[in-house]
Formats: sequence, C-alpha cells, structure tokens
Amino acid sequence: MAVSSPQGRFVDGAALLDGLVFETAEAYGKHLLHRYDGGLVLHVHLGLYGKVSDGVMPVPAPVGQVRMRMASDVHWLDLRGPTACEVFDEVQVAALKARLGADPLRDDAGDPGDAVRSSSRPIFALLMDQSIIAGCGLIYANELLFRAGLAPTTRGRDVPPELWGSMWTDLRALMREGVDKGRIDTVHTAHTPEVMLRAPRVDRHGGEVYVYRRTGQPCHVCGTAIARSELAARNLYWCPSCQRPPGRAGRTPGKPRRPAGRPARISR
DNA sequence: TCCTTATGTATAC
DNA sequence: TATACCTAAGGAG
Repeated sequence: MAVSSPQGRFVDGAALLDGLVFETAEAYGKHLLHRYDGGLVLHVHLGLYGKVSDGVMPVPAPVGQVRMRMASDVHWLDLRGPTACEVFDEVQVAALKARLGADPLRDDAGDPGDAVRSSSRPIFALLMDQSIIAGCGLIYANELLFRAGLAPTTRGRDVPPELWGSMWTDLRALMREGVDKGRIDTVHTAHTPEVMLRAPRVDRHGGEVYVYRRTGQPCHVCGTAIARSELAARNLYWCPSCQRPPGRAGRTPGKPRRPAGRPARISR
C-alpha cells in the first residue's frame, strides 16, 4: 500500500505506513482502525468535516486539502479534514477503547442502561456521550428520542426501564440498517409523507428523518412545527407535541413552559 | 465572492 | 462554558 500526504500534514505518519501490507479494518464507535503488518495501526476519526473519497486507479491529481492518500495497484483513497489521522500501537488502541462506551453496532455491546438510568443529565446528552454510547451521533440521538416519544430534556434517571430497553433495541436496529443501506432513514412507513412517496427526496445528510434539521416544518405525525434549541453547542430538534416527559404521552399541547422570547438553551 | 453552517472532539478557563 | 481545530458546501448579495 502506498501512503502519502499531499497536503503535508500527515507526512511522518504516512512514511511509517508506506509500503506496508494492509491486514484488517475495524470500527469502534466513530473511530476507524486499520491494521498493518508489523503491528502499526492507522487511527482515523472524521469529526465534523472529515470525508473519504475513492476510486479505481490511476489516481487523479489531488484536489483540495488531501490529508492522506492511499493507493494499491487497483484502488486509491483520499482522506480530507479528519479530526484524527494518526499512527497508533496496540497500547494506544486499548486506551482508546477503554474510554469508549457500548457500540450499538457491535455484537458484544453491553446494554448501557445502568449508566443512563443512574444519571441526572438530560437523556439527549447521555446519548451523545461517547463514553456511555460509542457511535450514536446527533441524527440518531434526535431521531431516537422522537421515535420513543420522549422529551430530550428528560433526565436519564427518569427514563422508565422498559422504555430504555426499547430505545436501546431501536437504536441498534436503526444503526444497523444505516450501515446496510448507506444512509440514515428513520421514518416509519406509516408516517412517510405522501410527497416522499411520490418523489423520494434525499436531504443533504443522506436520508429521511422526523425532526433532524426540520426546524419550523410540520411534524410528520401531528403537524406541530418542529422545534430547535442547543445543548452543549449541539443542535437539538424535537416535536413539542409528540415528545413528552415520561408518563405524559398523548397530553394535548399546553402553554409554553418558559416565558416567550427567552432562548431555549439548556445547560448540562 | 463572502459569510455561515455542519453528522465532532479536545482543551483551556 | 467557550473556543480552537479544519474543510467544503450552500446561501446571500
């Protein structure tokens, strides 16, 4: 495998890997690990902007900021804008895994229910905490809470055990489906708006969703405008009518719970 | 052409 | 809690 860094920011790492034989790839949460003969491991995390592009040889001239370029006899791959692109040994890999929680996509993932339901933090923050659940990003967190009919600000300890059990099962199935299909679709067939049935539309994020980035648009289920606020500098989207605190499902919309005009900012 | 935004994380305060 | 990181796409003008 030929490895280089056209951009120049991974020159030393690329030199370590250049010429080695690629053996296996593993995903752990949002982290990608490539193992090479001799024991070196490439660690990549795409972060907010990272992207991978690839194709068949010959490799074209680099376009933009290519952090890492890999090429075999038949394929090439470019990596741009990752949060992490570095060479690990197995000790560093072990340290990485030690700080990550349960990965819903892994068969050996244990149910993180105890950690979730012993916490006073908002369930949304817990879903996003990589040390509790590794790999559930913003889209799945927002969509999972809608599908559960649960208010994002609900404290972890207030989530009923049976509800958490169904959420964990749902999350694992949703993420598995996302891997298989290569896109994130979370809308139940029964709720698929007619406009989608007539002309399926794929949003920039890559799928059809209930609440993610649908601020102000009508809820697919009840028609209420989707709301948006911030939590720990991340975007939170939810339906104020469909998503309720535990035990209050189906309650008709009442008066706003905060004074009008005050920003819906939630601290953790 | 310029400005804003984004599926994320680490670090400093 | 705020900011830095870092790249490209989309929208405003």
